[in-house]
Amino acid sequence: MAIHKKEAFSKKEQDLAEFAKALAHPARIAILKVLAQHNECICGEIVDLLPLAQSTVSQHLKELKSAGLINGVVDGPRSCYCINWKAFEKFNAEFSFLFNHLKLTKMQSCC
Amino acid sequence: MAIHKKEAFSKKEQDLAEFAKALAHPARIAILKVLAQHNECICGEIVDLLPLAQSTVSQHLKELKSAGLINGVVDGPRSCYCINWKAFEKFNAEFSFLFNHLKLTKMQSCC
DNA sequence: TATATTAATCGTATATTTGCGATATAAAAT
DNA sequence: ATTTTATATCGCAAATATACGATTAATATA
Repeated sequence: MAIHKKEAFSKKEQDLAEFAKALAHPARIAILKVLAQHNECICGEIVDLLPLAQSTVSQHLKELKSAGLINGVVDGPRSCYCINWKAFEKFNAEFSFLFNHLKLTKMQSCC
Repeated sequence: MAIHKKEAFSKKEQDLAEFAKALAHPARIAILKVLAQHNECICGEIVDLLPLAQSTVSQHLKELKSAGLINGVVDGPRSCYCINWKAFEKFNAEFSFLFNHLKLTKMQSCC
């Protein structure tokens, strides 16, 4: 019954959905903003800026990382994160492509 | 304990996350594709094109609609759906804005 | 009016996500 | 060597999401 059927869709659809899922939480959007503003890589500073516990932030960072949107390197006793621009750009392009593809088909809508 | 803290973030962050969440499933990406290809509005035709039960598709349509990405009107005994281009465009712009805002801050990354 | 047809909703089972405290790990400082 | 500092991971509780069959609702059509 409740088997998830993601495998039944195309790779592109799955990839796009996974990318969207990584962005599908305000905390993760906020983390990306922080990483961009402080253009040097940031670690637990994020914890101070977000209204979440350290373990929760760490978990969100892990999700962003496993989705490929950020990179993280160990820097002594701390971890340094930054945005993976290439992946971000790639997904942005893919998203724009989908959007434009849809858009060019027809602007007319019946409802 | 497990109270979701979405309210603790800004409206823009919440809106973007909600938009992303609507796209965060391959079935919903696929539905948008179908709605774009058949530029006339489509109802249960989607069910025939997706590997999902009618009730499941209906649920995904409801989510896309409540996120504002599609419109739906009752047309006799059937429902006609189409993409809400305005909302889509607005979210695309907001997403691009975030992306560009981030991008312009600095291309350099330390990791 | 009875009966298809179409789609939404309900109920339910299961899976996943979110969040936090507690604990573990690992490097730096004392 | 011990302690501090910074971060990841574990374990758990609660909330959400996913999926489907069954039912309901609403409109056509016979």
